[in-house]
Amino acid sequence: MKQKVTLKLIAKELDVSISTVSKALKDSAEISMDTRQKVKAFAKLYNYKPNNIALSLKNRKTKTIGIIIPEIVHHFFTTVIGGVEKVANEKGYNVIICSSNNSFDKEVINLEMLASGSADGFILSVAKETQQKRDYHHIEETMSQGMPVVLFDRIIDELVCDKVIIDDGKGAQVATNHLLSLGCKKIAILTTVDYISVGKLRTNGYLRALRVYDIPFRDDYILKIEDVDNCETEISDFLENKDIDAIFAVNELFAVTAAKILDKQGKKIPNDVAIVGFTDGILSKHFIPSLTTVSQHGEEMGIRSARLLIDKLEADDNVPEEYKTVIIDTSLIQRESTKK
Amino acid sequence: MKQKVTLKLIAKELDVSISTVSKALKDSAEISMDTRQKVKAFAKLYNYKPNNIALSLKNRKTKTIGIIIPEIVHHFFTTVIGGVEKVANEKGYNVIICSSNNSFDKEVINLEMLASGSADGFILSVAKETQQKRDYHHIEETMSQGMPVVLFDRIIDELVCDKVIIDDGKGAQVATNHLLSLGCKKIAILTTVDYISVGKLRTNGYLRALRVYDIPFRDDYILKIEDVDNCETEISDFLENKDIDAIFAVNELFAVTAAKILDKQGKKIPNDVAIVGFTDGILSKHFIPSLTTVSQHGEEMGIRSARLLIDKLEADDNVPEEYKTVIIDTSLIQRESTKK
DNA sequence: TAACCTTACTCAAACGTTTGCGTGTGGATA
DNA sequence: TATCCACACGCAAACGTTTGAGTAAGGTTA
Repeated sequence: MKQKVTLKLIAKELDVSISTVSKALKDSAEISMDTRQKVKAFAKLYNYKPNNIALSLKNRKTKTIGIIIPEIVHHFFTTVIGGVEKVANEKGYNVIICSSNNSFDKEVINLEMLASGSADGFILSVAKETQQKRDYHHIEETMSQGMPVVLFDRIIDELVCDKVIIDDGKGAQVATNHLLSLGCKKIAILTTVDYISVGKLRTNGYLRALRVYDIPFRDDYILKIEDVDNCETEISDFLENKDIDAIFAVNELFAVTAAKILDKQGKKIPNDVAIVGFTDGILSKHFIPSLTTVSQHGEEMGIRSARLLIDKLEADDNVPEEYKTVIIDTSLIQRESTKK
Repeated sequence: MKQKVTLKLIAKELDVSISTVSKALKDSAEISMDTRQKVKAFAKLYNYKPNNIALSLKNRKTKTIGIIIPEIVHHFFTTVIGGVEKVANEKGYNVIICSSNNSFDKEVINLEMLASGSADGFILSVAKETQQKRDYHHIEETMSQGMPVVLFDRIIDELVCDKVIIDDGKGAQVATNHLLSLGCKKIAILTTVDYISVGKLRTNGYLRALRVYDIPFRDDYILKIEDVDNCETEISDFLENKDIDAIFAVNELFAVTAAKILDKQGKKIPNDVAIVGFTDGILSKHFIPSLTTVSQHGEEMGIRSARLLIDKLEADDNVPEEYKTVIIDTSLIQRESTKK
């Protein structure tokens, strides 16, 4: 195990002081040309790289952005990460990704760990459990220590910070409108339980669309799915002998699961039942028939989140705090599942 | 912006020395019960958390594992990350994830950045470009500085380090055997260009299976796809008027793309053409028909990789170096696309 | 030749920890 | 009252870096 080259080592070898080496590498005018060149040559030869840890300690900043997301094995979140990375790399920031696995405790642990020196600020989408518990002390604490936080997608209204969201309600309304405009009248919705903010918002959008079209909503057309991992049974029971001509699903999994069940029932998509999903993932794209869906533009969310965060990180301390909420436009991607 | 609580601050407030505070928090016998309690109470009240950066600098280790993967928006890699996180968290390690985006340069940058203080060791799957260029100096350099590296999936034979792979050849052979055992005789393969190690290995497995069954391989049954993003055209051209009864695809995307094209051609799966893919992702699972596939057990790979790395990190310096290559068993998941 | 200026360095503090060793205080012992 | 010991704490160095201030040597000016 070769030991790492440090300023100290170079200084010793060249028989100068550490500060001379440091300044030489920075091309300081204080140091003679001769010494500068010697030092640089030596540093290059031995592949000197300044120690980030020491720099972080000295500068009291890490040039690192922490991302905490509910799930790592999830297409939407990974696209957001992609967006964050893009901006971060441009601006010379590193990115640390942690997943809370939808657990409140793990979210707290990750946040505390990253907050104690590893990152300068955070981009986060809160865990399901956190939304359920409504306990945000860890996030508030982090912010009160002066670390900026940007919330995205699954946000918390009560918290005062930057936020990046899509207009879930509007997206859902547009999706439902699309079904209505195709002549569908018996539109079911597959959604989540109410404490998931985005689920609730999307349900509201669906209801609003119906209202505008003067179609009374029916309780038996709404399925609030409890256990995502087991949605197949719930959806299957729900669709049994149900007289519908369209389905709006608040995520991709619900949409394809419904499509599969309809297929088994011998119903044709889109002729018997049209389907619109949410989230433009690979499933919707590659399914047969391909699924019409509301795109959340995950990468764009990541880009905007990263920009907001970096702006805060690099802001003058004496400009007054100001928090923005960026709303990203959704777009409806029309595919085979709603072609009539 | 409240300033962070440090030992120094506590010391000043309580009018004792920094070392006393540090020792008190560690319950050192050197410090009186009284002082210990006072310090702890104060620390708790002000929510003191030791600064990781300072600790890392002092201990010359970060308790952090760096993962570098070719793509972040990729189901297989994210499952691997999931496995790594599991083990890492158990053992008190943090995980930093960076994606190389299949770019050699970004791989080098990421590795250097993480190596200069941010991580103690690495788990990595090399970028496509790196495999093509065959330039591994950055990895060798990292290792020569005493930082352990574990390679997984897309590994490099020449490098002497721990490795975790699946037996790609065997997996492919089992998959092909499965098709042969169903009575298929005209089996096409959709694979990658040769410099992608796993693609080549899988192709070899396919050829081996044919040989065992005494079926001559045909050049026109092999498609080496250049441009993954544009595989649809390549596959479509390839399948045009081709007389085959089965397809073995070396990844999920190729498999579903082929399935979609066959569907358009009016061919039935599995009756006209059976399909086996590679990688057990959501696409294979949810497609209609669901696709038989070779599971790579991504999470298991992550778990094993993390264990190998942590073993190295925590090894006695005087035990001789020894490098292992762990081969994870693949398993064939039979689904509708090969039911006869 | 004394005063001053340049040049080319070195010193030392700081970032927040940990920890071996030194030390002042007080009480007990001789 | 001199000696010793335990106790409870402080000092200082170290991790690797940056940087303002200090300084020695040599040259220039008056």
